[in-house]
Amino acid sequence: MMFDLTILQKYAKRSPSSLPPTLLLTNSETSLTIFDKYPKATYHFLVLPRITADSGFTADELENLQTLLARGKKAEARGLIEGLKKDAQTAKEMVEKEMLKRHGYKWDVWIGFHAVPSLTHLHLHVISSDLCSPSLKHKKHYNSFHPNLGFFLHVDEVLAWFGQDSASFDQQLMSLQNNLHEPLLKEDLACWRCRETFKAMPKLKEHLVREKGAEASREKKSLQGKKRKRPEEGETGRTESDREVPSSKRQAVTNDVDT
DNA sequence: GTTCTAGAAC
DNA sequence: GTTCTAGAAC
Repeated sequence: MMFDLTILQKYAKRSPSSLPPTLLLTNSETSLTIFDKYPKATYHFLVLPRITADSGFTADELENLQTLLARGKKAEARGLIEGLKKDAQTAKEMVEKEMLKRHGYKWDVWIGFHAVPSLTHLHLHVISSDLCSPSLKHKKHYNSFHPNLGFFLHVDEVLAWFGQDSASFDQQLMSLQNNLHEPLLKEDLACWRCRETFKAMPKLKEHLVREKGAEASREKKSLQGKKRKRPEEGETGRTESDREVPSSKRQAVTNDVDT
């Protein structure tokens, strides 16, 4: 290979048991799930395909989505992505357990690829939908995970490409090649939930914290309603509003690598 | 991907 | 004067 291996490629070549537990969340025969070094939400992991003698793909083919799909191994590529999805779902379940334990409720966790990744070696993001994190600093960070903008490609969206005719498949592949996705990172800042727009990142970040808090109290209220099992009480059965988890306590999980 | 920082925006 | 972004360097 022409260039030095990136950190992700180095990890993908190592045996999972040799990786520090502060880096590795979990692994399967074919993948590693690691903590993102610069998490862009309360929970943010990367699922990497391992590079092994019998993984069926070379490191070059596993550089990114484009190189994986462009080598004429369509069925194998589909199988590999399905495997990553399965392992991402395992990670998602672990995140949901942690959410219940630490926050008392669970919220959405997204699974997807960046259309134009900046680090070499294919990686599937598993990220909680709050998008509240000190490492989320710039417009491009936020827009790269906005679930409806088009830069973040949900894994099921990518898998659906395989069900289309080959002309459409090739067109999806071309769109990755032509960097059509890069201008999306410069789009105006808009809340993915309510679509309100913001002039600057600090304002959007404040808004995202408020949205997260609002979701937390809705969810906890609904859970308490279920516990009481007295639905006939309806709106009169008020509980005091839940307090939001302070941002200082959110970063309890250790992180190591990033995209 | 991050850090640094000049100068734009407020 | 301070906040914030965006481009260069890494």
